[in-house]
Amino acid sequence: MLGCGMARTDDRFRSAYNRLLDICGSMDIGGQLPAETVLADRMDVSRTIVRSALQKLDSDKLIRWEGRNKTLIRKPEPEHRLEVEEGTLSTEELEQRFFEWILRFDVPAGTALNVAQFSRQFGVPVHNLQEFLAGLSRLGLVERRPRGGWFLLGFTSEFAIELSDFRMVLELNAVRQLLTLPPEHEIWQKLETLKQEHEDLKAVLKDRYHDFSLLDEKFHSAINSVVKNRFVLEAQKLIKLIFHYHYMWDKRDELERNAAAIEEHLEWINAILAHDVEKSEAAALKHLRRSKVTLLQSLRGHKFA
Amino acid sequence: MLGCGMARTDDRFRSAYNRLLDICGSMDIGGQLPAETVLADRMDVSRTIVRSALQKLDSDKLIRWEGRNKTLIRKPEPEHRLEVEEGTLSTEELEQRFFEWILRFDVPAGTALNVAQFSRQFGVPVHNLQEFLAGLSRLGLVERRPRGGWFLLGFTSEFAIELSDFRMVLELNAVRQLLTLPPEHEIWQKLETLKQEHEDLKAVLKDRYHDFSLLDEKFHSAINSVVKNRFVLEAQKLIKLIFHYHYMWDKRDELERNAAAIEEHLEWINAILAHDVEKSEAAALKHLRRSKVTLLQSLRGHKFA
DNA sequence: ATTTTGAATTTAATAATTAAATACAATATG
DNA sequence: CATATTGTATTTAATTATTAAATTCAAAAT
Repeated sequence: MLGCGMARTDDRFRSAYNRLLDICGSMDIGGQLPAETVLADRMDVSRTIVRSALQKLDSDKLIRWEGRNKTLIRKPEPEHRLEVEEGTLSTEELEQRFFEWILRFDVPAGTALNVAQFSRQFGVPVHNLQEFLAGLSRLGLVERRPRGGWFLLGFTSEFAIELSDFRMVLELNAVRQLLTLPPEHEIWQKLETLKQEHEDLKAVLKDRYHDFSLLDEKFHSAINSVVKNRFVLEAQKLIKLIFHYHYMWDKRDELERNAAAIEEHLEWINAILAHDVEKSEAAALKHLRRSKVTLLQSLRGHKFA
Repeated sequence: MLGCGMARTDDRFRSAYNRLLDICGSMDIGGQLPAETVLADRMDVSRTIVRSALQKLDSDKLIRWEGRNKTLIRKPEPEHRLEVEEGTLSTEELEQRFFEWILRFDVPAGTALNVAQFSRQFGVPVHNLQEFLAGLSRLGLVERRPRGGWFLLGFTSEFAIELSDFRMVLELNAVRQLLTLPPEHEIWQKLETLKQEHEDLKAVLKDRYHDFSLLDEKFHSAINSVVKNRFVLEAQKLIKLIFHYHYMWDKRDELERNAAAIEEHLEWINAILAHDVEKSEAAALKHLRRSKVTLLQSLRGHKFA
């Protein structure tokens, strides 16, 4: 253990060792530690780790370990604790950092992605990045080059158009399903609340137009929540991501855009609450079409900024 | 080069070397090989590889290499050629093998997937498998375990139901789009041909009912082909895969099932050709709903076989 | 008979290594 | 001298080797 080039972090060992110190701390000198299996169970690690930790406790003269006797001979002090590395970025965080990078620097489609550089920049093992990019390739955002490496595909106008069209298909389907739901379904109450929230924000929009982004997400999530389907959900995660990030970086005409969107949302909500299928679909289409145009404009804006 | 533990195959070098032998073969003794850059360009490899290959030609006494003089001193013989390893499985082949394995052995949801074992079984580097599984995780078919490893999620009844529902959303959308297309669009001719093919097969179904599988795929592909959208296409790839494999392994009542399907297809095609929106959607729904039931039955059949 | 331990094996993550690509300076050629 | 070509060094990416950790199984102790 602790060779010069450690092929794998011993993080799990270190945190287990510290937890074992805690256990020792709550015991009296001369007391016996429980069996290896019991410790392994209690700390949710393998016996291998328990045994390594016990070995270290023994060689550090905190316990005397002979066969199945593990006698505490000294109370652990704070300096006995091992430093535990802070965890690496989660997939969600990595996703955030990646999209932020793309949009902040207007990375154009076709750009080669340097895994080693990302690894340094984000402090993420190359391995995790490969995995992350492989996932994105299924979504058509990146592609593998014939001989190693990756390159960015997405964020062209075509991508935005197709994503928006896909969004339309999914949300119109959600609207159709929604309108067949019985009056006792929670969605109706949700929509009443959302209507009120839209009207409240509309009244103070000039001062608080930044707040619309959150409300927008809440509204679309509510509409989509009636469809219980893992494929739809997965697709919506991507849609939310792209639209969210683009709005975050495109601040032109934000007040006007949000004012128009609120009106469209209200028209849509009212049509649904009136159980008017035709009007609901029309209102949905109107809003989604304008959303598509906005996304396209934000892309062009970025490109020629 | 050629150390005992080669960290990477020198496949590229070997095939480049062989191509260089071909070039030498078409030259006369005493002739000069072109510049390194020219060779690199012509063989589509880096100069590094060209230089390694030249070095080997020199040490094998086929050329004399001094500075920029590369003189052919002996014609290459067949025994000079290097053996080139056959390439590894492509992503598509890997996908096929993976799904075949799942369905052939009825691998239940929740099963832990052993990357090392797949690597041996399929003859694919672990690396590629990780990448492949990372892609599937975006589709919700597998999931990463908290501490390393993967496990299978899909192929439960819920999965089949949600996939079928998703399919309905996409194909109904395709039908709606199809019906707005102008008469000169190629789809109308395609549908006429498909109608004839269905009727031809129907006439000889008792003897050739196995052929329906192909026709089924052709028909659904045609319908979906009118939607030009990368997200829809990606989703359809998965749908096709799952339905295809299930039909391949479920042979019960194949004749009856296919007979019914042909009738449903014909009803659907006729409704579309008559430009009847209502009837087209109804026929599509009827067929897709029965397809869903069949998929669910085939799952149960597998489970209790 | 059951629990616990010791040792060996297997699995999975990652550091080290190698093939290949690229960049750049040095040299030769017209 | 300008251009083309080569030699060397660096960077990148794929794969092996190594290590941490989990698991397995038989032996020993209670």
